[in-house]
Amino acid sequence: MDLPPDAFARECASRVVLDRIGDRWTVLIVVALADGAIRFSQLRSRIEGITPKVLTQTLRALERDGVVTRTVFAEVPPRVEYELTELGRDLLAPIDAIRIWAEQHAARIVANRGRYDVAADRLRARS
Amino acid sequence: MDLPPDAFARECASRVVLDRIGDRWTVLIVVALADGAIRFSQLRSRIEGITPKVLTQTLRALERDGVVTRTVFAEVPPRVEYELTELGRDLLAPIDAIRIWAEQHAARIVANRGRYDVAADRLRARS
DNA sequence: CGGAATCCCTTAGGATACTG
DNA sequence: CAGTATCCTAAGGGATTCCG
Repeated sequence: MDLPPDAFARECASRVVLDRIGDRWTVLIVVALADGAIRFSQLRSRIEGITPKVLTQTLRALERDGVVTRTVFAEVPPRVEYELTELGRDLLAPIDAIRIWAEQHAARIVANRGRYDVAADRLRARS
Repeated sequence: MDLPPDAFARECASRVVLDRIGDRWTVLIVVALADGAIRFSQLRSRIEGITPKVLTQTLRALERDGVVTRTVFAEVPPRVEYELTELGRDLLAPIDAIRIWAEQHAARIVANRGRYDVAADRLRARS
């Protein structure tokens, strides 16, 4: 199977990889790692609303993919740091572009939603 | 509330918008719309594995956000076309960058996963 | 053709509590 | 500090059928 990669194809590897982006926390975590190594609890407090369990899960998946590294320091109290690999840094650029897009257009999108919902309500009222 | 937008903040609008990206199909749909207007059934066949229900759902959400337009032609048989708005085209660039990243690095990531799983198995066997 | 309507089920992920 | 361990439900999404 040396076909050109096609994310639209169900079984294509790139599709499998895309599924990882399509999770609620990956984008935020990768962006949070943009500035270099960071500890578990720092991540946790930076990303509002994430629970330790889900943070661990997502970090493990990212580590498995080779996007982040996990380094345990034999100290007490324990310290664990996460850092983007080169692969992860390659991913950072497009992901951060999305974050920026979201922040730039958020207000407009929320407004769009409001207008859409009002219009939908009107339609329903007429039927 | 005119704070700078911060995707890490739970209640920030940009976080809400990011949640839309964090769904399995949005990325593929937006990419599929890259080349201009396209019909429902074309989308459906282009994106392997999506069911009509989910395609409709996701398209409606995108329409609500003002990312795509939906145009119904009064013909028989009916024809409905979807197209990116300007907002959608702005989103396309970063999203497509992610698709390209995925296609470029898919093989490596799959290999990483394999290695990780083997290592994890070894660790479990020792305990 | 382009959906809407149902039914159903897996599972991501939230809350909470505990541990090396 | 950096996680596990449980428990649990909200909902994303699949399969199927029907409609204008």
